[in-house]
Amino acid sequence: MADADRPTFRAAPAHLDLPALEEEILGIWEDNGVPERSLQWGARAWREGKAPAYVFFDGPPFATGLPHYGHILPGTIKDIVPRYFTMRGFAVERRFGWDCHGLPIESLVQDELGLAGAADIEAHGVAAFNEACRAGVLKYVEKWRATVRRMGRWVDFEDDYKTMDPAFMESVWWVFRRLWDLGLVYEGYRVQPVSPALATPLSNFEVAQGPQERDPVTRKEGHKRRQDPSITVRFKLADEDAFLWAWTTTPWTLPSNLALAVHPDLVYAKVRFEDTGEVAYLEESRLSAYREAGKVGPYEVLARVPGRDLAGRPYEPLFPYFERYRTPQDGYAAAFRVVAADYVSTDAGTGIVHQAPAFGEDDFEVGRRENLPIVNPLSLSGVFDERVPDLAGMFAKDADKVIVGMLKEQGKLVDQDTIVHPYPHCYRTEQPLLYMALSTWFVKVEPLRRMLVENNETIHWVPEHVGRGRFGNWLAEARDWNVARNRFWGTPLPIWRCDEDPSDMVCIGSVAELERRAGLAPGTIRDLHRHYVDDITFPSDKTPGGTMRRVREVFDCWFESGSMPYAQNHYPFDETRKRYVEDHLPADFIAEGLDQTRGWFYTLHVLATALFRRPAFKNVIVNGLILAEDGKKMSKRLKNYPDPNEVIDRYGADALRAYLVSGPAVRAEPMRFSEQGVRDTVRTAVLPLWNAYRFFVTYARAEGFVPSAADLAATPAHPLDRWIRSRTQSFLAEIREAYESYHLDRVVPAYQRMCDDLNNWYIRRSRRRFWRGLRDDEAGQREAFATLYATIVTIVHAIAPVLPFTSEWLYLRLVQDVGLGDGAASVHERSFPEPVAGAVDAALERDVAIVRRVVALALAAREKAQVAVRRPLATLTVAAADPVVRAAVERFGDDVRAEVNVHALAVRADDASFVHYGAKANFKRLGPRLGKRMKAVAAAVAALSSEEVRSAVERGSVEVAGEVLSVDDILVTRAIAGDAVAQTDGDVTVALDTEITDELRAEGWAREVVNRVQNLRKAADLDVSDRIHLALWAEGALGEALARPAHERFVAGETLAERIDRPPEAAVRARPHVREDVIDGMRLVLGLARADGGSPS
RNA sequence: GGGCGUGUAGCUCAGCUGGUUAGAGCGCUGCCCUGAUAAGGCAGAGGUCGGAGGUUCAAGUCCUCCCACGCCCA
Repeated sequence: MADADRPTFRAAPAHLDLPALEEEILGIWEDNGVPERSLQWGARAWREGKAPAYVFFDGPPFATGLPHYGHILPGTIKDIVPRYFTMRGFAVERRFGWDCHGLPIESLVQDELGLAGAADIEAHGVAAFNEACRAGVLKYVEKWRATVRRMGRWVDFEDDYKTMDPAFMESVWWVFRRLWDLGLVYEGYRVQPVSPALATPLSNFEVAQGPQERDPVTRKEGHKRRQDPSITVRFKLADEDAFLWAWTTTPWTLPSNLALAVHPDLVYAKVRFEDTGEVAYLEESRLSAYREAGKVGPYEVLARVPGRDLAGRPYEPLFPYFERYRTPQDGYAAAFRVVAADYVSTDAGTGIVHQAPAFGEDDFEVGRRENLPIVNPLSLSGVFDERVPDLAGMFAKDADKVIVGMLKEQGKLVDQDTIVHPYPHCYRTEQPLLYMALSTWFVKVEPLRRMLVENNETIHWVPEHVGRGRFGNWLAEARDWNVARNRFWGTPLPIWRCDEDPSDMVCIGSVAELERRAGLAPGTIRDLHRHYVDDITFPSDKTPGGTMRRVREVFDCWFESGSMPYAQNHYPFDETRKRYVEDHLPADFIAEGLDQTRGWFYTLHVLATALFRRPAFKNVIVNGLILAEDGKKMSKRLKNYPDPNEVIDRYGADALRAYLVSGPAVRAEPMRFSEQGVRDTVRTAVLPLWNAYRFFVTYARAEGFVPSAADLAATPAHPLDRWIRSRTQSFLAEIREAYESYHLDRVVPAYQRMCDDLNNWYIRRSRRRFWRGLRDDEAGQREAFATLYATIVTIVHAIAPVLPFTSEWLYLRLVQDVGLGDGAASVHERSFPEPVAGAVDAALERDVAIVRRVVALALAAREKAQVAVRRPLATLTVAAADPVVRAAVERFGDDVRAEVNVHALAVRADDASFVHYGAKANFKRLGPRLGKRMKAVAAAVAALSSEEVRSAVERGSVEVAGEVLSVDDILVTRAIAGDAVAQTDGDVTVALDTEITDELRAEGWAREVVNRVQNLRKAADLDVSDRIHLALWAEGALGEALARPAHERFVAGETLAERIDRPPEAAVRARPHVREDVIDGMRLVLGLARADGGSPS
């Protein structure tokens, strides 16, 4: 059937070297500009009306570290989905993004320049500092590009976006200005950790990086521990001659005390101490604790008062500094009174908590609720100002002792002690942090809650629970968003404030607007970083003589990444892209890690909802954390994981990709990374397809087969061909569903099952149809080749998004080389296989599944009988009550006989002669009906004899334990009776006739010889189509059997022997390739030479 | 402290609205098959389903509490 005038397939290499294959493909892609072409198509085709857009947003990583598995996993997901939708005919723009601002790079530069804190940076110069950040932030970009390229991810690094680009920053300004115009921006306070030594507020991230220590009792890791004063202070009630006792570990906050908090539901005892006569209030259980600790003497209880009854009562300020707040003023309610707060606990102290709203999260919240002023007499360095004259110029922690001394002197100190407790320390200076309320800028989120929740309901989350649970709950209780940071390298807040009247502010929404206001020529402002815009001032519109100066803060980098849908397109300034942004929000798809729930997912969602009243994305895959093999976090220090680049070089990117997206990590669950797992993936996910390819090419070349369009269009007739064609359709439906529902973990298993069916049934059963010399049906052979070809090519396309290299390599050899690619130079530029109407034959697929089950049972029976499959047996009996099973077995009887190696197949309905029947109660049916009698009936059913079960099946019902049960109420079980060589599974039973006649034995010997010859051929390194001259010598009955013409013909045909000689043993041994065996105790010597006379070198 | 997950064989994971003897893949052991295959088939060993209570005729599955781990928040 040689197609002499057509190009043919290249020979397949003997072994798969995946990393080498991938390097080869990378070279071809580079030489031909394949990725660029695909990316540009994705970026342009929607604009030219050639394809609908599928919108993908890429979340920007920090480029300050090297890519690791935490990037490679989402990177792979972000490659697979766009590749799939590209093949489905969508134009998918894939722009890479970089998060350039923020603390990671600032910290690095601070370290490099040896700058300790904000003051150091100011002294060094903001311009120099920022330029150092700019210069350093893209340090690892080349390494990123190399890893991303090597992973086979196609993403545009040329038309990328950087959050530090002036155009990006200008859009961020626009976003903020829109929020400002919508009335969603306000200035407020938030309690923040401050490092006094650095004179800087710290982020939570930085706090978490502070020194850690294990608690000696609980063994839990926590903040480093420190010793602090632990004092109990008495506050004189203003309306009664009695005191409230309050406890604190931060005496330095006492000058700022504005309230005392009690729990509304706790009971407070009013007591008179016998030794001092003092009357005081404190919570009952704490009173006992104080007594037991010997802090107080005997007392008399005068009254018991619930906390809520104490609320509202005034007390005398401990210090005079802020006494004026006793009366309402500046819009605040009266301070120095008891307030109720649920957070008050009885773990320590007196059950009465001193409140300084400026110096604690809880205090702040209570203060806000009670409308108390924020009183903060400390600078960022933690030094008291003139409002506390006694302590002015003193550092807060140093003031502790002075304050305790003053209290003692004034008789306001009940008890003085120390406490050792975990406390946050500065990650750079190791000094204790101070929490204080600082002015900052907020975006209102609370009024948007409802719309946020509603918009979220339209988002398809994978896995679902993240959206419904974690994200949904968070939205429902979303708090206003602090978007400002007291930092340097970031997009400056575009708020200019009048130096005469702080309430006179403008928010700038564009560079042009700033230039106009500042009287600068258009184009003057080239960069928007602080060192370019901080000094720009302009006169106030409203306040005569006032000068507008920019506030100090920059944006939190989350605000910038959340602005990415707009800012990456310089929205709304770039006219050509403006429509695109508006038309394509929400995006079709994003993917990031679970840690982004409160990060990027949230900021994207809030901004899109606030600005456009829409969600930001329609589909999202949330990936879990990649842990090291030991289940711990991957840690550079512990070196508990292999370097990603080495893993890729060893096993290949395709293997790593398939491994990562087959595990729990694509369902937001943690995944333990195992190098062995990647290695196994080569075998289980790449080799099966490669082996099918190699089989095809070997025989297609040997037979000169090259498919024509007509071959591929023809509808096959052979049942195996029709089966695999139908099976391919089912596979396509399954894998498409997996891709389109974004359940990527279902993709590889579907593909593996398809490869298994192809390799272990279709090819295995079809093998002879491809062999020269055995064909008596050229059309049938052509059909088999065409079917196998089409199946492999379809699988190659279907798995291309996951295995971009292997699929490309196969595509080039199977399709491109023979000119069938419709001009597409890459599988990634091809369409995803469309379903073929009418190719699905569900009954056929079901029948093959049945047959495979029967064959498995028969092979198990052979195992039980210890008869090698190579030895033929006379008869296999298949007994099944189900006519569908019997019909399937009859239909594929030849396959069953060949697989099981039996001469005859007997199919019947009755299995009574092979099995004993037993029965079990059908709990699901009977349980609800019988209730408590279930147990007794179940026991009675189990006790039924084989005969009783049989007659029950025949009659359709049975009576046990006083209950009439239908056959559906019991489950019939079968067990092989006696020593029959049989196996049973459900209602299918197979039995083997194991009697071996001389005839069968001789036939088995012939097959043994074939097997030995084939092994010898392989050892001689012959090609599968080489003809041979065979010489054999064998002892006794073996020799006689092999001499029979039928067996000799069989051996010759199976081994491509042109001639079989039977010379004396010594002559056989003189042949180029010789092998000696013993079969059933008889010696056999084989000699072999290639038919063309020469021996292969 | 709160929210959301996770905990099932040596490893990685299935197990739907409760229902028969808890499964798969890998790994291990034995046997087998092989005219592409580093593959494949059959069998075997391996499980107190994190723990304790409870609901139920029946719990890996539902409820309560606890333990461990992860992420986020505080």
